[in-house]
Amino acid sequence: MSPRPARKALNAYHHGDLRDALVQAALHEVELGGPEAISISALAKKLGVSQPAPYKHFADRETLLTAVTAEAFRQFSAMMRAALEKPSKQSKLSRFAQLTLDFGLRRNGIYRLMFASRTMACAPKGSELHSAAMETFELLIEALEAPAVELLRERSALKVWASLHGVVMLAEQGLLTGQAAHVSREELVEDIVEETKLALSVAIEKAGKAGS
Amino acid sequence: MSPRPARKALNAYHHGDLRDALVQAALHEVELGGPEAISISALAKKLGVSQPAPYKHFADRETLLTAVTAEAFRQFSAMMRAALEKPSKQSKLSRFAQLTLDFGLRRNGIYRLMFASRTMACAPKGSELHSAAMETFELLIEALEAPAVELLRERSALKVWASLHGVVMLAEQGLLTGQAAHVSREELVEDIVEETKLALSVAIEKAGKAGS
DNA sequence: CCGCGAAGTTATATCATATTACATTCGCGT
DNA sequence: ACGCGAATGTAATATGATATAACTTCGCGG
Repeated sequence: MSPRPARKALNAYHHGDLRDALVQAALHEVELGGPEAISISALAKKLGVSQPAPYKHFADRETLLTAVTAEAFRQFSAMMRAALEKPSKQSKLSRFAQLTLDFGLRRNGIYRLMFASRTMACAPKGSELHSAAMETFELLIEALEAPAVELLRERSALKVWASLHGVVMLAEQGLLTGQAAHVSREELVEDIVEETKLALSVAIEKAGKAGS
Repeated sequence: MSPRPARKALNAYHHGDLRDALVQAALHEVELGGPEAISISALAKKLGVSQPAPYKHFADRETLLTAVTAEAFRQFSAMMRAALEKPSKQSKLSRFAQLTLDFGLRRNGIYRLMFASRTMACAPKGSELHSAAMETFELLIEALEAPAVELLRERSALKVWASLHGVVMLAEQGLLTGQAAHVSREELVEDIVEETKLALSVAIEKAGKAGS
């Protein structure tokens, strides 16, 4: 019943579940101030433990960041999966895209941790983080709802992901509000979705002709 | 003839052109280690001045970062403008796209400073940085080589910029080397270019019909 | 019940940012 | 040519973060 003592509550000396508490608290900080806002010592203070305590669970700041990023990907995936499951008149791809944009702007700190920090680039292939990111990518491929021409789907998925990422970044940096203020973020995203669907169907048709 | 004493060389006490030297040195650091690698004190040491000296020219680290980013945009623009001027069998848009990809990967630290850091988001509209970024954007619009349907060009330019940005980020984070290793970065970029040209011409045609 | 290992603590080294007070030099006006 | 103010640099210092070392507490297996 207590909040989150995954193991035992133990006593006053031993926190009991510091590792997980650190990740959750860090996630909260990131949401407000972005990746740079994470401070080991600040987290320790907030959780009521001594400053070096976190180092028993994470070798350094980078390692903590990596764990937090992985958790962020898992939460994102879960949110997206839930949203895509329930029926809607919009296509899955469209919903994926709009939800990503929404997440990227509303929870921009976390989004930047996931997609715009150096964390991912350092994650080895089999790592917790890399796997979590791959699972999210699988969700996007699924959302394409295209016939199983594997290579084409991946290619399209990559383009969508890239485009969405770009829109979020530009929007957040205020670069969509120049002379192009007329163009709303949502319109831009829907444009991308439509272009993708078109290009994908054309490519599939072409591949079908060549293959027959 | 001397390297870069924009003003006078002065004497040993006064550096003579510390502000510019700081920006250049910082640019060099960023190129290797990204935005986080910039350290005021390290720069001061490298330039042979006392640690607080830089604060005479930049209020804080952020302000320095902003100036460095603006300089990076100017250098990028100059490079791109030069490349687009000389004739080529490839379209301007294609060259713009491939050059951006190349720049984004080769000089990734600087690229991240320009497009993936919080710096831009804090730049006011009339600022040195904002203007430099706008000029770069103008270059892209120019590279589209489309008839003057202003709104459509901007919309297309935004999509291209966003997509390119996404590809660079994904490539740099090693997310293009998963199961999708078959898809080369250059192919992906060329795809984006072609899709953009197609969508733009279709949109222009439609607009033309509606307008007549 | 004892001792080992996991998880915390205190103390400390190192380093970066930023501010304050002081020193030097430039260059401009008279 | 000179002297004064503004610009630019230095030294000293406060603050706060990362990280390590050496010690303490506590649960648990033999």
